[in-house]
Amino acid sequence: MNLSPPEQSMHKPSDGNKSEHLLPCFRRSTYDEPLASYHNGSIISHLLRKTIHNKLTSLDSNLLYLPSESNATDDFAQEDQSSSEDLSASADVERPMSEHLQAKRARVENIIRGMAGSQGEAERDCEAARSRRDKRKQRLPLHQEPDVRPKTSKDEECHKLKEQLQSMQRLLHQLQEKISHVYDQNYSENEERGGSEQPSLSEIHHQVKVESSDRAVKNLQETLKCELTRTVSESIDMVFKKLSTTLPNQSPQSPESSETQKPSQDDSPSELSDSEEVAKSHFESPEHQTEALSLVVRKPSPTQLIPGVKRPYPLHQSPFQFGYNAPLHDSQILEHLLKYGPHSAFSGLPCLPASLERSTPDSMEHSWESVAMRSKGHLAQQHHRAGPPGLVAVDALCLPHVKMECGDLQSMAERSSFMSLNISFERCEGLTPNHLKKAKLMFFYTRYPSSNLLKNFFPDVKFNRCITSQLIKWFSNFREFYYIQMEKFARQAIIDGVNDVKDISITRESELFRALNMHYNKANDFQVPDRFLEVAEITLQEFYSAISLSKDSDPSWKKAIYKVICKLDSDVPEDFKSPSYL
DNA sequence: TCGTGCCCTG
DNA sequence: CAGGGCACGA
Repeated sequence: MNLSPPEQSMHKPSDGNKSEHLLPCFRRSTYDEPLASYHNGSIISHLLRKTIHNKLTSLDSNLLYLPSESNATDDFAQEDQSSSEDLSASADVERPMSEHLQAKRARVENIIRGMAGSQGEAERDCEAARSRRDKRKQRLPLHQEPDVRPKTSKDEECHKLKEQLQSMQRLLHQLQEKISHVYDQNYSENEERGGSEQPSLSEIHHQVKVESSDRAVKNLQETLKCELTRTVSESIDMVFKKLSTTLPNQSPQSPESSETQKPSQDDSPSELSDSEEVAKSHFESPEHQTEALSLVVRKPSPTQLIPGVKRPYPLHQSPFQFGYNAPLHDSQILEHLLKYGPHSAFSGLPCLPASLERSTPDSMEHSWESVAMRSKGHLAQQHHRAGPPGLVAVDALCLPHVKMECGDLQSMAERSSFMSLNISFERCEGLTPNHLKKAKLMFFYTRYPSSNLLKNFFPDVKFNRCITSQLIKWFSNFREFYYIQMEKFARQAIIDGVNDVKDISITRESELFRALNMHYNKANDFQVPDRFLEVAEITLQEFYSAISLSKDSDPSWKKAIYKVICKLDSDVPEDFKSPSYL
């Protein structure tokens, strides 16, 4: 289940390794401990411990607070109301701090917004920022309200969460039992039916029947397994999200929050430029993304795309991050999940931009996605109040990225909360860098995978036409690179004076192999099958003879080779189905 | 007509 | 790697 290579580390010096370029949401960063070594339960408690520990250590007393359960509301109108009440109820000591934070936050947001929008809008943005700031004065205290309870309540909170986790595990166990029960029932039914078969029926028919019901049972198993996994991961995400909203320091303000402890905090331009640096480092640092990933990660389906709006940055949605600013009670969540499944859960909540909420024939699919979009949309509303409505949702999708990229200034606690959100085992609706990596490794076995094979080997991907063609396109690109290299090295062999096709061979030490390995297996953590060497050798020989015999004057000479190559596909190992492979 | 794959370009 | 254009086969 560990989706990221364990060797990755946030503080590892850049060595040109591909993993360094992975999107932040795929870096386990400081938490790159071998999660796989934990059992299900212990992963959770481990992460929980870690999250809590980091939150407590990195954020000191003056910013610590714990909103009581009663303050948590899932209605934004109520949120405004309650938070203004909280504000009025606040101790005076808290006021200057809040205002200071708000001012700083407004400045940073203004900068980021200014970068996202056009320069000419700067003045209007200032105006908007001012008005936003005023509005925010009523909204933000939700996360900054003074701690009316003693500090030990944190422990209670954590304890509560742990208990909730345990209860979830219990429920999970019950579910598992039910599933196995269903399976047993099905099985015995099949047995019975098989036993009561009239002897007059042919043996073949009987077998066919049993086999088909076996398939049905297997399908059922698969479906149940999928749902189970999804439900569990969602529950975990939910709990972690709750934890992160329960504990202090929310999203963009946290860098400043920790900064407020520094002695000199004024409105000096230098500070402003610092913030700018932070934002810039996010937008400009190319080392964080060297590959074109705009489609690697999920983008809104065509019906959801806002025309004319160009994404300023790739979306990072896989795995989806939960952002329920409106915490539901966990038992409610579980009940809901168990009752209706994740797809129906929380759909139809307000606050989703109209363009995203438009129902489509497959709205069941989108409702789940919409939840993720919605949560991000909510984030966006804090940052893009003055922006055009369409831009809100789109820009919002970048925010988690901004958060991660500002890592240097961020508290460990925040990162840990985000890390927890990135743990997701659900069947995702887009292709991730991991899928790309997997596809590349699969290329060592198959150069021309059928869409069925792809569906088979990407069980965690929700296939639609777009995804399928994207995967096909990937392999098309892989082939392209492959053939370009082949042609290049074949010509080189001719130049080098190779006279016989039989003199052409490929070993793991060959330049050609290195080039291919670098492309498909950059991390070099995969043992390339020998069969691939053979195939590559055959390909190179084909190119060599075609070129040396001047067959390449025939425009279709490549296609002739391609026909040969496509017959050299071998079976992809079963391991590729499992995400833990990568 | 549609799906697929190659080619070219950015 | 993605997008668009094009050709080809079913």
